[in-house]
Amino acid sequence: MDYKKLIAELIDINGVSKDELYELITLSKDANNGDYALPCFKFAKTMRKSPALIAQELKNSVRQDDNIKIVEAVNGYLNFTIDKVAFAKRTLDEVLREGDSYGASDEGNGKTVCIDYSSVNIAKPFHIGHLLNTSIGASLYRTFNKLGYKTVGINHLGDWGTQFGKLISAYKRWGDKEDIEKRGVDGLLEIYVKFHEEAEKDESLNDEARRYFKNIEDGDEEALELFRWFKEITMKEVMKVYDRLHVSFDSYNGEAFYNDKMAPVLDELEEKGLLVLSEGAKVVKFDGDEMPPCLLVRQDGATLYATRDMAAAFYRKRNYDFYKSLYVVAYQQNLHFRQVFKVVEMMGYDWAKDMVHVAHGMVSLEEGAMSSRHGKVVFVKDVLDTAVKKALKVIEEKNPNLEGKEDIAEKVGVGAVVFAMLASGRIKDIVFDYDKVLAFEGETAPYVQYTYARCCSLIEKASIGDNVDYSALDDPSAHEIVKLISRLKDSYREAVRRYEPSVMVRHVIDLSKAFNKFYFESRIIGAEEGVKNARLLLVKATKQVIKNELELLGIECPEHM
RNA sequence: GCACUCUUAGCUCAACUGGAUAGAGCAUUCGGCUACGGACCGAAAGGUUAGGGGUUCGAAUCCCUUAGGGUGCACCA
Repeated sequence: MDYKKLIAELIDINGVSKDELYELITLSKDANNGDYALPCFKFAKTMRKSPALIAQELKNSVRQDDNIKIVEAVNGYLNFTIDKVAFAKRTLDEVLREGDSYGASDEGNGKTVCIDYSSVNIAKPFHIGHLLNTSIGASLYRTFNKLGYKTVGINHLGDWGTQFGKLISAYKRWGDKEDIEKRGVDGLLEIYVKFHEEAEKDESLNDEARRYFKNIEDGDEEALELFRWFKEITMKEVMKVYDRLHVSFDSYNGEAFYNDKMAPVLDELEEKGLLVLSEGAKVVKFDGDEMPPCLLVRQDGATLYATRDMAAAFYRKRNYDFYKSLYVVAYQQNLHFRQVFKVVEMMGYDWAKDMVHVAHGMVSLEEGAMSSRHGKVVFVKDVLDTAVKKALKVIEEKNPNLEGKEDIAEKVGVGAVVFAMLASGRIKDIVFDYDKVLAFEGETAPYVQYTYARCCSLIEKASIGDNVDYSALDDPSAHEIVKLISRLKDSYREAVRRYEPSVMVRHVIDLSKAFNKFYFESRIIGAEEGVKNARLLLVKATKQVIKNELELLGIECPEHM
C-alpha cells in the first residue's frame, strides 16, 4: 500500500493536482516528525500566506482515514503518523507470503538491459581493480533482473592487440610450456614483465612483437594456436574467481570477436561523410571544440579500441535490441565513451541516448597506481584467500564447535571483500588496504551476516503460534524495522535508477542496525505468547529481507557463523 | 593548457537529488552479559560541508569563482 498516494488523496488544495502533491510528500527523516510529511513552503507564494499558517489550515481540512493516526502542523510541515500496527501486519504478511521474491517486480518486463562489465584482459592478472568493476556490474545485473528486466551480462574480453604479439615473442624466447601450464597467468605475467624490461634495452623486440601480432591477424596457425592457449589458461583461472564471486556471463564476446565486424560501421561512417582524413588517420570530428576527434583508423590502416567499441555497440543493438546498454568501466575511459556515444548519435541513431557509461573510481595501492607491466598488482585470489583465512581464525576463536567451518569462512571472507567494494558510492577511488577489506566489525558484511545468523538462531529455537498480537510492534524500534523492510523495493529501484549498488548496502546495514537495537531492547523468546509471536514474525521477515538484498549484492548468508 | 571528476568529524563514508537540529562506522574515552549468539548494544567527544560569491522562503546538494587531489586529451587498450 502506498501511503503517499493515500495522503495525497486526503488533501485538497486549489490548483494543486494529486500528482503534484504525491511528488511533494516525503518520508520524515526523524521519527519525532511522524512518518510522512508535506512541506508547505511551495504554496506560500501563490496562497500569499506563511507556510506555518498553510500547514495549520490544511491540518484542519485533511480528511480522516483509519491508516493515518496523527496529523500535525510543525514549522511549515504537515506531518503524518501512520497506524503502525496495521502497517506492521500488512508488511509482515507481504514479506512472509512472497519470501524470496519479496522486493521483486515485473516493471522491467519486455525490456533488455545489456551490461558490459568485468571485461578481463587475457594473459593479465585478475586484480582488485577488476574486482571493484565485477562487483558493481554483477550487482546491477542481478538487481535489474530482479525488477523484471531481461539482462545480458557481457564480458568484453581484452583479447586483441599488440600485447599478444609481445607475449608470443616473450614465450618463444623465455617461455617454458610446462611451467606455464603449472603456474598459469603468473607464468605468463612473468615473461610479459621480462619482455618489457628487455624491450627497453632492445627496441627491435617491439618490432618482432608487432610482426607476431600481424601473424595472428593474418590467421597464421602457429600464432593462433598460442593465442588460443594463452586465452584458455587465463580463462581457467578467471573462472575460478568468478565461481567464488557467484558471477557468470551470457556472452564472452570480446575484442577479437568484433574483428570482422568493423568494416560495415566504417563504410557507413564514410557514406554519411563523418569519417575524415586527418594526418593520415581516419577520424570523426566533433562540432566546435567539444571533444578531441575520435580516431578510428590508424595511418597504417589498423583499427583501434574505439572502432571495436563502435562495432560492439551496433552488434548489441541489433542482437539484443536493448532498452539500455551499460558500460561498467572506470572513469579513466570517460572521454572514450563520450566520443563513441556521440559518434553513434551523429550517425543518426536515437538509441545513442540509451548507452550509459557507468563510471566507477580507480583502485590504487598505498605506494601508487597498480601496473601489470611492473608486476605491481594485488590479485583478487590473494585477497579472497587472506579474507577467508581471517574468517576461519575468527570462527576458531568465537565458535570453535561450528559445523562446516571452511564453507562458512569462505562465505564470510568473500562477503567481507565484496561488501567493501560495494559499500561506498561507485565513483569513489579506493586505496586498497587489507585492514579495511578485512574488517569484520561495524558496517561490514560479517556484521550483516551475524545479524542474519541471530535471526536464524531465534527462528530455530522457537515456534511461531497463531496467536499474534501485532500491537506489540507499536514501539519505535520495531517500527523502524518494519519501515526498512517495507522499503526493500525502493532500495532496488534507486540502485537501478542510479546504477548504484551502494544504495542497497546502505539499506541492508540500516536494517541490521535497527534489528540489533531491537534485539537488545526486546525480549523475544519468553515474552507473552501473542507478543512473542509478533516479534518472531518480525525476526523472520528481517531474516528474509537481509537474505534477499545480500543476494543481489553477491553475498551469501550462512545460517550459523 | 583544455576537458571530466572529486573535496562533508582525526580516518573511511551517508544524507531519500533543494527541505526540519548534516548522520553512521572506525579510532579515542566511558558504560552494558544470572536474558534469546558480545562479529553485539548504549553514551560522550568530534563540523565555518575546502575558501569566496550568487540563485532560493530554504543550499552539503543548483550556478559562478579560487585552491587542492585524481583521470584523460591522435595512431595502446
